[in-house]
Amino acid sequence: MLDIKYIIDNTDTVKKSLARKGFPSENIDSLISTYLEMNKLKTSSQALAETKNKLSNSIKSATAEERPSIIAKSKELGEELKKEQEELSILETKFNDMMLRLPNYPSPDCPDGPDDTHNVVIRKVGTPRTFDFTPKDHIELMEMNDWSEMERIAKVSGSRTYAIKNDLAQLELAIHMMVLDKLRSHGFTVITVPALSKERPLYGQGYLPFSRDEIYYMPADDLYLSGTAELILNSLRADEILSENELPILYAGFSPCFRREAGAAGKDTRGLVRVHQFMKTEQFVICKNDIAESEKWHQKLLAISEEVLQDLELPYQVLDICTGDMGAPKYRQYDLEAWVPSQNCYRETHSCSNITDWQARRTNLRYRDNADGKVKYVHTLNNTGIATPRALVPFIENHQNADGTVNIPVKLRPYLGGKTKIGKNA
RNA sequence: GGAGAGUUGGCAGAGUGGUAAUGCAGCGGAUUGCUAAUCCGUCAUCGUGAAUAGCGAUGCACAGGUUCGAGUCCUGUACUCUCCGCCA
Repeated sequence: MLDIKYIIDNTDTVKKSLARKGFPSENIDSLISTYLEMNKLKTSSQALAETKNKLSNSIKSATAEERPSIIAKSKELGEELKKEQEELSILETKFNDMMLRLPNYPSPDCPDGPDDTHNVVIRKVGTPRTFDFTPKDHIELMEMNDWSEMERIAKVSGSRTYAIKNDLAQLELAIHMMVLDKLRSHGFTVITVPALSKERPLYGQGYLPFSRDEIYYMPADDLYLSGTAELILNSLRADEILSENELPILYAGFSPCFRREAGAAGKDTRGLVRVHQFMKTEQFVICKNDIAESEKWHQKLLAISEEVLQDLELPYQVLDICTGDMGAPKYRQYDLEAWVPSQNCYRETHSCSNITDWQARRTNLRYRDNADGKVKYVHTLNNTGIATPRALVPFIENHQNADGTVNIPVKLRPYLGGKTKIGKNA
């Protein structure tokens, strides 16, 4: 959500900024006129309320003879007021709906463009490996090592699900443990959170009102399945006024994640790349309302996830996401993509975003600034720590040997009982 | 699932029909000056203002209702705690 007063005082700047994300300028004009209309009505109904309050309060000290006429007059005003307030609440609902649909301002530094073809590669780290044998894709590797039950689980749980077993199942958990340890060493609070969410957090995160199709909903309990721990962590402190001394708050959230993948028909239908349910360790930061401060944390989060891919010894590239490809909540977004040999390209493993105060305005999460005692909205940021099973795809493909075994990078070995290699022939 | 108790500001905590006490913390100011104390103000949201000035509206979990007037009375919902039941 954005600040309406800023929009009114800087209409042209706002229009230009949001146009970079494809948001129509006319919508800003109608937003402002709705706001002005709403305030006009608000002013008149408040004046009415003032008169009525004064009248009501005078009853206590009025004489018995005076009372009936005052009560009658007050009752009359009450009905008039009620009518105005009903009109007002219709306008308020309209205004709030419009506010909820405004995307965040994009950073002046991020690239412009309508879609992902305009994302900019900032750097590539590591070199894609040249194999002296024909590398297998991750599905073949799973089959030959007895690491999965892909066909059988589809019968039980439907398409885009997975069941992995033996060394691969333990590898999945080991990677999360490694990342959680790393985050803890960087000062993060490790926290496991539910996959269940009420509706309000979805508005708080900015998933709603934009993409309801992507979310599992359970009408019997009026609950949603969370697509990421970010959803939960972003609302964990909702409506609080924090002390500045509590900031920054760093969470390393671990949770199952659910996505309907409604818009991904036909994409990545086989294997572990795109599934309805997966496990994610998430980095989430709540910091002061200061762009230099949140940009510092944005770089820090990016550095941590790069470190994760380096520890996993995977070649990757860093993308600066363009205005048209980043979601509505984002001020700036970097994606990390790891090299997938079987697809001969880089595939997304991490998405690192600075949301500035856009989510905090929705969750009403604020803090009291030490310098001036003022209450301000916090900035929030999020980044993947690691998401599995997707990350297992580049992992087992990059580290495979000709005999189907998979090498374990040094940093991960302590989490797998010191194993250097996994697989049937290991 | 059953029974009971509860939900008031950043925190603590009064208030059972007539304008939300008080304390602590934070912020601003004054004063005194031995690392601090004291006093005053402020302390959430919104409207109207150039205004961080005044004035006003709103705010006691949420949504309704009764009333001239609701933190207070009534109904519903959510959540928390205690006990019972069930259970990974």
